[in-house]
Amino acid sequence: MSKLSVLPKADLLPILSRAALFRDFSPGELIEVLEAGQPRCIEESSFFFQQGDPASRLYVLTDGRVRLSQVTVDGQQVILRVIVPGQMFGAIGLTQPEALYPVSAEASEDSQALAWETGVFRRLCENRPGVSFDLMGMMTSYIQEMQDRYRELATERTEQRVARALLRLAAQLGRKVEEGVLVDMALSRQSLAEMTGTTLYTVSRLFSKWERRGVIQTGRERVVIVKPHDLVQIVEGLAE
Amino acid sequence: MSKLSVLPKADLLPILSRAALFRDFSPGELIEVLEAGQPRCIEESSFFFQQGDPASRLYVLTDGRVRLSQVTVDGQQVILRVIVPGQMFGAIGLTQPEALYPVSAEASEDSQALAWETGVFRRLCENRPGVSFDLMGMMTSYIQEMQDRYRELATERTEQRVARALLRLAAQLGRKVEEGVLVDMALSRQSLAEMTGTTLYTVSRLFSKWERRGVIQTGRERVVIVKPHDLVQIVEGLAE
DNA sequence: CGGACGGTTGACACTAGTCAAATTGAGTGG
DNA sequence: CCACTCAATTTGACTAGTGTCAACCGTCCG
Repeated sequence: MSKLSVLPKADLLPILSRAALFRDFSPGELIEVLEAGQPRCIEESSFFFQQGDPASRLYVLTDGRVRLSQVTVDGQQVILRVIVPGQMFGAIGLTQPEALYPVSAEASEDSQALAWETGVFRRLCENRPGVSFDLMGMMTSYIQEMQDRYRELATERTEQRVARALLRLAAQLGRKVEEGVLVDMALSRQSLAEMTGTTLYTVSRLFSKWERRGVIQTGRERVVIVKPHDLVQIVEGLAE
Repeated sequence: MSKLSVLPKADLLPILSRAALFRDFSPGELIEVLEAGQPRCIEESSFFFQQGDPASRLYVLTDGRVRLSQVTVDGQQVILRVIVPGQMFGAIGLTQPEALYPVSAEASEDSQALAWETGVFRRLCENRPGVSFDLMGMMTSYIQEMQDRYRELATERTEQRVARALLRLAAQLGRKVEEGVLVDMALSRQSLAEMTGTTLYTVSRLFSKWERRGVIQTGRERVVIVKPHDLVQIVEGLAE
């Protein structure tokens, strides 16, 4: 089912213009940026880059879904972030040219991105002082999110964290369907466990419980949130 | 014991010049920056700002120790970071002028800082394109640290996380003493628990065990690391 | 058709949290 | 200087919440 037909550059323009980073670029500048980038196509479960590779490029996803994850020394995965089209990732080399990627970027379905050599991108930014400010703003937001999630991981029960993860995913890539809101990506129990610091068994048990109550509907790598409000209650610890 | 005598501005210069942010400022520029800032003195267990305050200033600590922490809805504290002299904190308002501080900054001993109105600081930076780049670099490093710590919290046992926290603190504010390396701040079991997502009871039990083995020496709000290598082994899960 | 993979469920173990009670130690004021 | 107070700490007893492991099922896909 490999739908790996490369998108023509013309189709990338509207995606780039949706990216927060380029919001105050003129159409002409956007085209300049676009031309400086290299399109990359990656099929499901391949990598744009892996933890430990030299951080020579930065990416903006144009199609698909990408998981940013770390592996521990004993092989456990931890998913730090899910990237959707329009979002940047792998920007570490921008400020630290000698760095290695501290995470892996794995396509969870066939995906496409634009890639820029960090040096090239740095030069593109230098002419536009607003861009580094926008970049800082994006980093600041991400820092806040990580701090919130750190606090949650440090203080909340597994059930609350999994419920939260579902709500976050729904906000980021929810799609309205008849039964409720579908989390629009392949999402196994294992993946969700790796996002929340638990095991696939615990996620499976929680899903069973919630499904019995009609809060969600699940299938193979598929979750539909039927009653978001009930998930919010679980997050707030008011469950049962 | 309040040693809250305000440091003269002259004494602040070498501290500022140590700050990573100002590393390529000329002495003249440093003085300009210094003059634009307001000195702030805070006594132990008071706050430079609290979670929820308008993020109108950013700070560089010039003396003392500051804990950045969040509280959960049910009142639990989570310590995200310890600030030592030369480090910046509270910079969120720089890119998001309308934001509220997402953390509280509490002095864990009598402390002093320089504060700048975010607008003033922004103007100082605009003349120096390198500064926003350095800021981005600092943010990138912090993001990496948070990601690492998130992974640790998600995958490691309490014992490993506490050992890691001690090693991190030793790296940041260790001071050589006869018995080993002293963590140079008031550090209660409770604080360490709030840094590692556990309880003061568990930290106390770990300390007892480690002290019996001669790995550390502890006192009231005081920890000396006697055998750092043993802590490293605990972190790596090779203990017992 | 068969294998691989995702998922479910039960039995069990164990880490680490909770609560209670006692102890230590530092700082304070008479 | 000593008694007093309060916070920090220690330790034991108990247990809830989750992880671990094993067995099994269903389904997708080659």
